Formats: sequence, structure tokens, C-alpha cells
Amino acid sequence: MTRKEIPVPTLERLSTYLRALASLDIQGVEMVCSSNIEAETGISAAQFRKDLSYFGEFGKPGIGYYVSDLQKRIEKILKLDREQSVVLVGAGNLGSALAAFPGWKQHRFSIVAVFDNNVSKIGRKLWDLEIQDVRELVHANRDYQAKIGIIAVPATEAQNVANLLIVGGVKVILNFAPATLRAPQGIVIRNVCFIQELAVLSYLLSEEESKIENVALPSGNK
Amino acid sequence: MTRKEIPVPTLERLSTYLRALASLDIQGVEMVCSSNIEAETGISAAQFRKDLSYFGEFGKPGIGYYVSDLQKRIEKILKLDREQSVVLVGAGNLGSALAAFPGWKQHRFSIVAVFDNNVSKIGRKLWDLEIQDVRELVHANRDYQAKIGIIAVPATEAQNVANLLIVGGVKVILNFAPATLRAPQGIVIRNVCFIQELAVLSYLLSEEESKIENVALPSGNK
DNA sequence: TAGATTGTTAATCGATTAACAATC
DNA sequence: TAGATTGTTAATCGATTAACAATC
Repeated sequence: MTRKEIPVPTLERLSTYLRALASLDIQGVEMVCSSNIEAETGISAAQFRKDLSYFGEFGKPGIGYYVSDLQKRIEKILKLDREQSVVLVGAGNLGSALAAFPGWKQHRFSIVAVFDNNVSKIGRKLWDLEIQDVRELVHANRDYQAKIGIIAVPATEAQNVANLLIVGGVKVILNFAPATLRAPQGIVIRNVCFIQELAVLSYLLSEEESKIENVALPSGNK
Repeated sequence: MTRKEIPVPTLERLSTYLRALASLDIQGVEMVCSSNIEAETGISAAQFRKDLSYFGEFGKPGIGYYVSDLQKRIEKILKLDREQSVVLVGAGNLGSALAAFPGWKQHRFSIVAVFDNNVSKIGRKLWDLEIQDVRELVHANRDYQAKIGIIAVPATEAQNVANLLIVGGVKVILNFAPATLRAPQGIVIRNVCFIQELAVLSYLLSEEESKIENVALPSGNK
């Protein structure tokens, strides 16, 4: 069956295409060509066609793509065409902001449970969900059967939480804690760390500033 | 001067090394070798040495690296060795969670102002900062001189906010809104979109699950 | 039909990995 | 000195870009 591995950058872009298509769809656009997608997303037309080519044929030469058809097919590829259960660990500021995100339903994700280790929070509500004791996580997920977990706890707790999620049957984890997590083969972890993003921006800012200096002071030693 | 461009993945990893070094430093570790870093971060020893090599020499053959020295030097590379002003736009759940992040000072960033367009929020406090009218942003940043901006508003507002930030003198933007932003040359934008991350995980989850099926049903047609 | 645009192949580019001489 | 580990060069790998035959 030699499954050709799909590059992760391609998967990330698929999600971007989906967003652009949704926006075009709302505007009433029915057909697009790859250069429209480039205009909308900044991703090159060639890259767009190449990305799609991993999954089959989607358009008509000379014509382009049907917006709603393409949307549905990409959703299917990413398995966003059916509701998926997500468990959230961490009911602090970040967890609260995540739980409040209005787009969960639209993107076909459903937060089925929230856990925390803070006794003063357990039993209270985070929006419409009761905050449960993190020690109940493994047991509770026997019912939920969630395969997707989100870690929104301090870095010091993140590995413990990851272990619990994995024991509880979670297969993929989105980790917001600034920590490198260990996990067995077959478990996928993606890290979101805005401080790291800012560090990159900090470097790029200094680079831009030095470029400007070089323009301002053209002569000098090269 | 032919500045050799540093790969962005290298910059991202530098930040990861920094985190590992901080953790080792706290544990009282004074020396590390590249394979220690691999054990700590999952990034290969060769990759670590290659990444550092863009910026000079950091270690001693046969010995390794001084933890605190390496920390300081990477911080300097990323310009994390001096305080940097950041303006935040969006005082909703996400903006609030960002403002509450306890690590700002430690990472040498300082949120100097928060803006929103919601009349019922303007004038109120978000933690210790007064929420200002986003229409004051350009003017207000003449004082702050922040070069770093964070967008934590709904997607529909994101481009407008980006434009304001840029007019206000911001050079690099961390965008949390699920939108592709346009910006002139010389402005750097990085997008953080957890829904996109979940979409990737959703695909990888289905991939993992099909692998397991294939193991469970070994014979079949290949 | 002529013009437009796809899907795919080949060429290019860039990043990661491996190997090793230099050196502590 | 012998063993360990660096910094760097060369080899490999993978992703992006360009080009174009197929086709609507």
C-alpha cells in the first residue's frame, strides 16, 4: 500500500485553503482557479496545485475548481467532516479562552470535558462545562473516548498531564505549555508556544532594523 | 556583508534550546554536550551544532558548552537580552489570557498597552493595564514606540488592526486571528492558529488509526 | 477553435543528517 | 596521551518552483 507520506506543511496549507474557500463561499464565489487562491492566501498557485495533487484530482483544466466541492473534499481529507471529541486540561486563563472560542462547532470539534488539578476550581463551571478533577481523567475518558487532547497547564505539569491523556486513550495532543513532551511511538504531539513565536519575531525585527540602517548608511565597508 | 539568511526553523529551535538550557540551569547543570541537548529536546545533536554554527563558536571540543554562557549568547542572538515593548490589540478572552501570562518579564517582553474597539471595555482595566480605544493606537504608539504587536481580535477585524499597527510603527506582528493578513515589504507577520493545528492533528490521527488497522489485519491486499 | 487552467514531471532550492579532522 | 566532543564540510533528503502536455 506504500502510503506516500504527506508533508506536514501541505497539511497546514490545506487548512489555509479551507479558510480562504469559506471566505469566498460566503462572498458567493462559486468557481476559483489556483491563482485566485494565491491572491487570497499568499500561497503560490503552483504550491496549491501540488498540495492537492497528493490527494487526487479536484479541478477541471481551463476552468478551475468548484468552491463548495473543493471545500467538502478538503474537509474530508482532514477528517473535519465529522464531529470529533476533544478533552481540555487546564481551566486557567488560557483554558478558559480556549473553551470560550466560538468556532468549535463550526470546525466540527467538540470539547467534551475540562479537567484541572486546582481544588478550588473542581466542581465549578468553565462556561457550560463542569471542571473535573484531573485524577478522574483516565477513568472519565472511557466514556468520552476522545482521541484529541489539549494541554493548557503550566510547563511543570505538562508531562504528567500528557501521560494521563495517553493512558486515557488520547492519540494526538495539542500542547500549549512551553515544554518538550515525551510520548511513545504512535502518539502525535504538536506544540503551540507563542513565546517561541515572539522570540523568532524578535530576531527578525532586529534583522529588519539592521537592513534599514544599511539602506540609510549606504557607503561604509561591505 | 552578504548576510547569510538564517533558516526560520533554526530560529525556532534556538528558542527550544534556550528553554532546555534554562531547565538544566535550574537543575544546577553547568556543562552540557550536544547529545545532552538531544536528550532534553528531541532535536538531534548534529542539528543543534549546525544551528549554532550559523552564529559562531560556542563550545569546546572534547568538553561541551557552559550552560549559562550558552544561554546568554543565544539570548543575545535572539535579542532577548533587553526589554522589548509589545502592544496588544484585543481584550477578549484570548487577549486577557495573553495579558495574564506570568512569563512576560522573564522573557524580557513588556506589554505596554492594550487596545480594543468595544466601547464597554474601553477605560476598564485588563489586569493592570487600562484598555484603550483602538482608534488611539497610532497616536499612542508615538509614545510607546513598540515595534512588536499582537493581534487577538476576531478574523473580521484583523486586517484593519494590522494596518493600524503598521501605521503606528509596529514592524513585526504575532497574529492569533484565523486570517491571512496583507502587509507591505519589511513587515513580518507570524500566524498562530490553533484550529489549524487541530486540523493537522485531525489528519494525523486518522493516519495513525489506519496504521493500527493495518497492523491488526495484516494479510489483505497490499 | 483559441484561451485558460489543470495535474504532473523535472529542475531547483534549501534544510537535515552524517562523517570527520581539529582540538580540548 | 587517549577519549570525547566540537565545528564544518559533504551527502542526502525533502519541499518548492517552474514548465508544459493534457484537456476543458
